[in-house]
Amino acid sequence: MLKTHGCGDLRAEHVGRKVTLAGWVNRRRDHGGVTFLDLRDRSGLVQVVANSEISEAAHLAATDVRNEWVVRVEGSVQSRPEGMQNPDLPTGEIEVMVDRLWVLNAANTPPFPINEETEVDENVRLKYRYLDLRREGMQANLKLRHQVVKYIRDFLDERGFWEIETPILFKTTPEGARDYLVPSRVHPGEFYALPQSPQQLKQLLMVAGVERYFQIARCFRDEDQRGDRQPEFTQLDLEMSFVEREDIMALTEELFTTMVEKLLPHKKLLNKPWQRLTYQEAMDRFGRDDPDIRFGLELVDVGEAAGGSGFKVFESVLESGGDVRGINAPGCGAFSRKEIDELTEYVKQFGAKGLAYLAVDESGEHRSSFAKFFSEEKLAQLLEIMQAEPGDLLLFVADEPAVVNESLGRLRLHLGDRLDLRDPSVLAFLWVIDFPFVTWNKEEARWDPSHHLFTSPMQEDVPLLDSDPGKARGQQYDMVLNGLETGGGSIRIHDRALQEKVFHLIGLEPGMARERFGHMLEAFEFGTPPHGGIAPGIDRLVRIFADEDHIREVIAFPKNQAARDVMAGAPSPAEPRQLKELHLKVVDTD
RNA sequence: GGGGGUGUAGUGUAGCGGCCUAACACGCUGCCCUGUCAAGGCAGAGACCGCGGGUUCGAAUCCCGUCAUCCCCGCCA
Repeated sequence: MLKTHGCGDLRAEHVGRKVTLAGWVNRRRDHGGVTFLDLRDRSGLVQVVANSEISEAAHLAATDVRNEWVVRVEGSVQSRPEGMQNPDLPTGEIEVMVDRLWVLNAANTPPFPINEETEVDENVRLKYRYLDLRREGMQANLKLRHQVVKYIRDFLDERGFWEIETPILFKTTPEGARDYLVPSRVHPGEFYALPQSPQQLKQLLMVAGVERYFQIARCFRDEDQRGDRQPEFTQLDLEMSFVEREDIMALTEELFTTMVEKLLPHKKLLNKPWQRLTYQEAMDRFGRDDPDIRFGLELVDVGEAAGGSGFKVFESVLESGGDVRGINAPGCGAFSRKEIDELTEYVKQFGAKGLAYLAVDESGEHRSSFAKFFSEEKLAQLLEIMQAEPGDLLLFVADEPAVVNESLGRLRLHLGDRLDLRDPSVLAFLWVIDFPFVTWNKEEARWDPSHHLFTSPMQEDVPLLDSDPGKARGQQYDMVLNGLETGGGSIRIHDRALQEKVFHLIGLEPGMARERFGHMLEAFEFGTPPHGGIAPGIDRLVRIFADEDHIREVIAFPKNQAARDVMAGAPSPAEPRQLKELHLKVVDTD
């Protein structure tokens, strides 16, 4: 090794030791006869002193180096002179007096500062990702991600899981997200697809008698990007045989609870065991199936007060089967008309036709867009239901239930951000269960699976598949953290007849079902154990653990919003020779 | 596929019709300095204001187009 110690590992106990260090020059402070270098490696920083009275050669060399040069130094650890300690630095009690200094590699001036955490244009960061990753914050993210994955591997290994790799080149499944296709050279006109998840393969591993499988699995989806979406992402994919819903939930809960306690002691777990909500409860109280339960502002049904209130907008919505619900934003009663208008514009994005408001001022007087239509009695009832106090702002949406949920659910999060109620030091894990098995797709006029094709309905709801599919519940469970879906799983179907019934229900023709999923149906007839699993998203979890806004910050080499790798320049046109070999022709379509 | 925001030295920003021959901070270069740690002092270099077109006596500034990028919606079984 070219070094004996990590820069950041040196302490008072090393005083008197001869050490060799190697790393990057974080900063140089040249005082003439003495030059200080902050030498940085993965372990941290240490001050290196080149004194012309000790070694003229080392001092000259130290004066020449610049930020980000790679250097190696040999010297002795010594206590810093009295009063010269730096309490802000873990190595601040000591310094290394240099005898010799070698420049291992010079460096250009970096395009952005490596030694401080300044905001830098994302495009520039991604182009020089190898420099971006040198920065302290990104190093911490990479390390945390490693620790999370390592914890998962150890935890599951102790419980008898086998880590098994499944293919990256697999078969296209035209349902769901768009596939990345890979042309076959050997088979003209045929394509592999990159897996959107190893779902089918892990189920087949259960048929194979593996019983407990996991994989840190790369998944691919050719959809547009978001802060929490990348074209390729990583899931902890796991599957178990002979289990029921509770078994998977208990295992997952123990894994992440103990992980957080060990790796993130500075974070508070909101609840232990995790809170559970049924899908219906989540929708009723939060308007979404991935609620952030770190704060209140829950949705309240005010149909009782709105019916017969005299306010036509509310009444007509109720008459046509819609909902009138509201949020009480405590302490926002002083919001200006302009601020309320902004909130109105916000909910309109999500289909709401308007936002009715009632602001109660500190003396109990109110101003409102609708109260003048209300009878005194009905208004009192409304305030009662909303538990309105002086200083509160009540906001209402009246519409069909889906629109009310979407707009108020979003408004709740918006207010949570605005009022600073989403405490980043708190981790609020949550299970959402009892999802509807299928949901009605209006455009296509058919039932869509609400999770995936292989999810089992609740045993007692199987008869409903024939009589009233919309009422059947699935054996699905979603893991939610701080308002973000971080994992979904289910108990699977392990019976061919039931699987075919489900294919039929969602309108998949038997011929098509056989062509796409024949291998699954056939496998189910060879002694398939009851099984189930879950797939928590590693990127999303680590992102939240690291207090980052984008999963890009916890992925070493992510794509940008346009799904490009701006460092290497991918995707890029193929050579004509390659296209020919792959039997492909690029056609202009526009 | 749709909507919105942003493009000004290496980085972060200011300037938003004439005072711009484009400012500030950090960084960079040179010189000085033996106790700094965001070192300090002095001097200096560095920008066709994303690109193309238009309006105007005059455009970094207004308009149109285009490209890039970020965010949101759709999409994401």
